[in-house]
Amino acid sequence: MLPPTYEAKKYEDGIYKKWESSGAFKADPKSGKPAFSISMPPPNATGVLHLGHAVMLALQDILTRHRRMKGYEALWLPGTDHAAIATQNRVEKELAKEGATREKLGREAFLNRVREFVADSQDTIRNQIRRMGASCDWTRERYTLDDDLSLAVTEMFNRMHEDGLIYRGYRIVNWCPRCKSTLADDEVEHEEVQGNFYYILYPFKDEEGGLIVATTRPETMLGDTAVAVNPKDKRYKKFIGKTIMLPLLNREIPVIGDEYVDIDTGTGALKVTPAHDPNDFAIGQKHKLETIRVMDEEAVINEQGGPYKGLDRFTARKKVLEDLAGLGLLQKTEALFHNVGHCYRCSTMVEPLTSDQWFIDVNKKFIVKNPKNLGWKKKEATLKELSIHAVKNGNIQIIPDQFNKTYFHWMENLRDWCISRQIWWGHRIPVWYCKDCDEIIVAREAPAKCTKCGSKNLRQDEDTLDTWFSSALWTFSTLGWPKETEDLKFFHPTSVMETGYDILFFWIARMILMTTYGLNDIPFKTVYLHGLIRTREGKKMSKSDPSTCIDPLDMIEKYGADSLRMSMVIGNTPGNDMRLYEEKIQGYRNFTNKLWNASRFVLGILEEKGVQEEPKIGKLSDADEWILGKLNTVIKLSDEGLTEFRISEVGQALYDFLWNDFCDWYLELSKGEKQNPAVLYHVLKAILLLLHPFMPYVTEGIWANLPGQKSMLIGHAYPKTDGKKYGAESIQGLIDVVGKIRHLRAENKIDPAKKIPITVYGHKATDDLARNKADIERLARMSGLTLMEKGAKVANAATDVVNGIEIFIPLSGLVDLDKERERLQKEIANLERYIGGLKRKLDNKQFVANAPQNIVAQEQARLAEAEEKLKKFKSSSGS
RNA sequence: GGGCGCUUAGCUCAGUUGGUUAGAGCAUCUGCUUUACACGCAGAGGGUCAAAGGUUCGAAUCCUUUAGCGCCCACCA
Repeated sequence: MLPPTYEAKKYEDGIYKKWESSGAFKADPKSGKPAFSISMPPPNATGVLHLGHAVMLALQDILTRHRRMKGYEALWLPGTDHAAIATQNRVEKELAKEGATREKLGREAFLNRVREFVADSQDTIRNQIRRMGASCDWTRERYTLDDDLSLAVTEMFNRMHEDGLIYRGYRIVNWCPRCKSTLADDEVEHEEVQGNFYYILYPFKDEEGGLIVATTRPETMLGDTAVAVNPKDKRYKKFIGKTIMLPLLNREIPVIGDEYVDIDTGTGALKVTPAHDPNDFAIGQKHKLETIRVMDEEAVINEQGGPYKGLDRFTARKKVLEDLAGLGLLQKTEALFHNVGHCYRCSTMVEPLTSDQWFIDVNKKFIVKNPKNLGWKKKEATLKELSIHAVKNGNIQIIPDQFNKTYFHWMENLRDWCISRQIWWGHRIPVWYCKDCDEIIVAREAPAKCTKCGSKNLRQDEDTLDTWFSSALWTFSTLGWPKETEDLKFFHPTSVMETGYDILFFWIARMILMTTYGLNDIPFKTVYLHGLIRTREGKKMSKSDPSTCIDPLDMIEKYGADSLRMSMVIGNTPGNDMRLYEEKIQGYRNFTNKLWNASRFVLGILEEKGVQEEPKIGKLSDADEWILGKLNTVIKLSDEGLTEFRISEVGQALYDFLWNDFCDWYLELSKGEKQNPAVLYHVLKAILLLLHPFMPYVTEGIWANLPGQKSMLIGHAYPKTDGKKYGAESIQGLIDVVGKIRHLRAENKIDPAKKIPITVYGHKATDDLARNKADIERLARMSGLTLMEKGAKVANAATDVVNGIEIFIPLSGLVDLDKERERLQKEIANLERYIGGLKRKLDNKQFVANAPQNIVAQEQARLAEAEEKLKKFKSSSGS
């Protein structure tokens, strides 16, 4: 016999081991079943599982288990991501504690150190994913730095280069001086900071006066190569072509005219620093200005900065301002709130600067080899066009659909993607330079000699690729691409991509871009974006502030994985954030225990009756019909709901069915004489199957005790409705009557232990009630139920009416009759108000004329019922 | 500066295409050793669905405006 309280801890690990060793998670492309596949968003190989992972694991496991039970060959492919900058930062921090740096260690030693660290944390993550109950196929686990996946990266780089989509350019990029690397546009986080607007006088060289420019970053003036004004600006037009003497460095720079300059912003005169501002860079290109970079990779002023050399950018700013003030050139300083870019990995202020980098051209046409897959009608396309087309055309469905707009907006405004990073941890860029003739060689393998001059004096590019380059290939690189593997053919495109909406751009968009290009196909059919888990106060859970964080492993330890899963999944609708706190998890722990005990009760009956295997269902009682009908409804809702990704709704429906229908009524009714072990078995079995995707552990644990079930639950088919119609009225009537009696007892404070007689009148409904008389008496704790079609009103009784049935509880000696009369008057007033409303509605000719017939009939029926009820109340109250 | 979302009971949230007197869980209150479960059982109180206007026979639901909160995007110095 099962113990009275379910202790998740005692069962979970053992159950997971059985699943895994039985091969239940393994997917076979040759099974002959239809394919269903999910690529697990690979957690960073940097540490521990957090709630963000936990929620995605729960949702994906629900979908995977449901489809597996539905007869799909379900593959859920797990893996980890090397997470270039994030991982490198972690290890660098560790090194810093030891007083070391990566430079001191050297490239190879440093990479070994990172590999050690990654191996450790990968192990941790694997076990944590298992503890969540994730039914993923571990035999196919992948890592972005696996040989096969690196091969895919190199192949893709080469193909894109051959198509002219990857190019090297001297451009202005986002630079993180702490990471000493470039960042992609969306890796820059804009944050409003308080800064200052400095107005500086730039004197003319050959005459009196000058132009006043305004800037927030005065230190960049060291790299100024022009001052620009709008040619339409009447104030300044005449100065175009004149020469300015750049203060501090006394360098001559021209005044130029450019439409870009906004007459009304600042002073209307713009200092132009092509090397340190993207707009200025564009102006510089247009006017063929010199580009003078004044900072090095750590944002320290270099030799171009003359006397400021060696100062970091903020110290330099102070010094520059002091010197300008000393010269009387600093005209005024104005406080200004403005947005400044910060590194998304380390929050350091980003410095725009020029440098040689590799880019993906998103606007260049290439030939689409296999346009049919995507329904693309032209021969050529740009990356941008194809990515937009894949979603616009309906090939990819995004849930919730309001994110379509966000996606399109982002894609339409996408600029070339800078993919080279000046860090060591990651995929080394497959490019070699000839030291003798400067030839650039892009290749799949290290070339032996220069393709142009034959020199063997080559060096590989020092840089690595943006981590999102390799993750963008994830759905197909993990299945073997570029090889035409069985897995790739069968499982790609994947069925669902399930993830938080926070990585829509970083990842989802880039997967679409790479897949539509590389495979001329979509990476997934449906994108399901779940809401982010927040704290009780609605704040983001932050790793830097552990007090706001709920650790999923703690919760699993305390309440079990099933409870945690339910708490994250119910109430979590796509795109909407959800708050989570411990009491919620506790609530689902209680639910888990409820299931456990309901099962314990049923199993006890089965044992008592000597049930050895699943019994055949024979004759049905009213209660049996009622619960089987409810079961059909909940099966239909669950199956359709999970197919249509309404996961929260299904979880809620199952919760209600188990607790309210099955436990509160059917099991209570089963305590009477009409107990039916076959139906108890059948419904419990269905409940376990239906709840299994949500709560895999406890359902599997109970299943093992179900007599006659020899194989594990995980491999069983999802329940189907039986197509039969069942009668529900008599039990519904019973529920209503019992409810009313309980209510009357409580209202009148009748001692719960006291068994009292009750009289019920009511048309043919009494036949149904008579069949279940004993049950009503037991459930409502009565000594005798008198059922009559009609009769004289019972004096001195508490009374109520439901479904045309009148209920009388004789009160003499039990309670205060005045109080009961008062209650009744309140009921009558309430009812009269209700009837008034219905009458007004039905008297309204517009309503009768315009509303659909069934609605009008419905309102009429309601009115009739209410009036009948009122009549009975009035006669009982003696008025 | 653009775009999106949210506002329903004390708290956290459901509410499908407009159609019962708007629901659940938690919390609160009143009771209960009722032979699975106190991680339980029975009952109760609690909401003019953010505000105003509109469409409609009928609005929490559709439209407009307003307010508050939150998020995303953006190279105005």
